[in-house]
Amino acid sequence: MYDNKNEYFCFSTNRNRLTKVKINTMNILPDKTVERLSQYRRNLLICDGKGKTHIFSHEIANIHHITPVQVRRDIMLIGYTGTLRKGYNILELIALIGEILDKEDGQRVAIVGAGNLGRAIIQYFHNRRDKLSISAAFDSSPDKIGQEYDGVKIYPIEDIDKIVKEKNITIGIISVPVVAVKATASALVEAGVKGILSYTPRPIDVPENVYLEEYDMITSLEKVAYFAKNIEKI
Amino acid sequence: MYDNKNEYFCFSTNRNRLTKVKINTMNILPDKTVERLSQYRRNLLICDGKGKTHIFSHEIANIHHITPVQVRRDIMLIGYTGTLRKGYNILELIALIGEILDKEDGQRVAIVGAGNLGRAIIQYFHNRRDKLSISAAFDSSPDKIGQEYDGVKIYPIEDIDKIVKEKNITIGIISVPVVAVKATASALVEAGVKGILSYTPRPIDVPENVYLEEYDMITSLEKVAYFAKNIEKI
DNA sequence: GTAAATTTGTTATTTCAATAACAAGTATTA
DNA sequence: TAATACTTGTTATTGAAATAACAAATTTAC
Ligand SMILES: NC(=O)c1ccc[n+]([C@@H]2O[C@H](COP(=O)([O-])OP(=O)(O)OC[C@H]3O[C@@H](n4cnc5c(N)ncnc54)[C@H](O)[C@@H]3O)[C@@H](O)[C@H]2O)c1
Ligand SMILES: NC(=O)c1ccc[n+]([C@@H]2O[C@H](COP(=O)([O-])OP(=O)(O)OC[C@H]3O[C@@H](n4cnc5c(N)ncnc54)[C@H](O)[C@@H]3O)[C@@H](O)[C@H]2O)c1
Repeated sequence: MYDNKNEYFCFSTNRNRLTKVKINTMNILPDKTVERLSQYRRNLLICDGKGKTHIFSHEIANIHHITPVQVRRDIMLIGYTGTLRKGYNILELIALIGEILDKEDGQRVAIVGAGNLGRAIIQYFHNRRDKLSISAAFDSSPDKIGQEYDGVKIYPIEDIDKIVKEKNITIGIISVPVVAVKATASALVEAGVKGILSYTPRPIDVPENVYLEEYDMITSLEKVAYFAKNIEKI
Repeated sequence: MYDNKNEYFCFSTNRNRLTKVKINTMNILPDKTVERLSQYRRNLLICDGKGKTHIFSHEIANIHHITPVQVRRDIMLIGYTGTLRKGYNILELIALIGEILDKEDGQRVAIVGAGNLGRAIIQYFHNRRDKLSISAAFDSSPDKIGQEYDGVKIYPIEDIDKIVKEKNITIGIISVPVVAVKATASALVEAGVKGILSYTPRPIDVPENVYLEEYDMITSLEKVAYFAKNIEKI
């Protein structure tokens, strides 16, 4: 599926002249395509649940408020082809997106900070994805250590290195108070995770071989506020 | 500040020939610039708290892992100018970002669904921004109605129209179970909000005059998982 | 059986965002 | 005082993402 297409052409404007350039895609998908694939799968699973077997690009597009071309392009990038006038086979597409997003043996996630946000997240992820599950939580508060939420055990923060290695955890979610963010990130990196998702408002430094995603709800809300107040100009 | 600069040039390639085009920026800032301005302010407030009075573009850049040019360009877009070799006056910059992101009389926010996530959010936003505060929560559960979290009162969902209008609420955050998402979005739109931020995984439809932002934590984590497993290819 | 209507897959173009390049001004150093 | 290093503001260029355009294939309608 993945290897019938390992080169792709695009144009670059070089000294004002258009030049055809051969680039290698199949290595890595565009950022935005990855996000959309996750969203497609989420809703394809619902369609499948309703007994639907095939779906058109414009149906997927409508669900996500994007254009059918966008959908077809994303699907092209992962090397899947639908059937003319029948659309895409939903189960096949779900399976292929799975091959791309998931690792064969899954990836395990640790969450550091089992406070209000941490516990809400543990509950939300509970049993949602086979191949991506929270396998441990860490906290510094004696009240929390040893407890279990939705099957996720809370370990003392001191054991992070040991447990992460033991359980082969590759991803960390950070939801500790801002003062503890820096130490938490270092501990996760030390322990060998390859990806970090931080929900704290404090910027983090990681080495090049760790993928970092930072999300702050206040920034998101301020953005909504800005565009809401200027809505007539959009 | 805002009006000494109401036009801007850029090039467009029209039939393979570069054409100089005059576009109007000051109307609306780029999406990504708005996000960064929120982040700049967040950390400028911290710098100010430490007694720092001026800051260089490369210092801001380091905090946020971006380039100094990016910072200067963003600041240029909002029409602020720093002092050569002294950098930007932190308080002035904070004030100007405030003028842009905030509305003069502030904007009020409602949150619908006071469950695990909803309550965590209420707590997180508590007293963080003068000009953007959660002024009401709505829920359908009799257990929750009438309670108060961090000064935010929980109203019955039936009163949403009345309260939103009464309190002049312009933004809604959705954190209800997926089955209730559609009805919640409609109710918010009906009541007249101009912006919606949804934390549910269910896609929403809104009319053109409402700004919508959807964020799903699972998509975010799946993206981290994808790039973490392919980290050596980035 | 032919024409019209769909729908995919792919290339071409446009739009949006980030980076590079550099002129101009200011402080510092020799 | 002249040269150097620094830092801003802005334009030019490059790069990434989205959209448009369209050929090819298949079904439906007549
Ligand atoms: N509550 C929200 O909805 C929300 C939203 C966005 C961001 N955040 C951010 O997420 C973080 C957590 O928020 P919260 O509301 O859950 O706070 P919280 O205080 O409820 O939870 C923080 C948890 O981290 C634990 N902790 C403290 N220091 C630690 C350390 N060094 N190692 C391990 N665990 C430690 C605490 O014991 C506590 O259980 C904060 O940085 C906050 O800014 C929260
Ligand atoms: N928990 C998380 O961290 C998390 C993360 C991401 C997304 N989400 C999503 O956010 C939503 C809420 O998650 P949660 O964990 O807080 O769930 P929850 O069940 O704890 O809370 C949902 C709340 O909504 C209320 N509610 C139900 N129907 C309602 C209606 N029609 N009108 C108003 N209120 C209503 C319930 O009474 C409850 O208080 C879900 O869609 C979930 O998928 C949750």
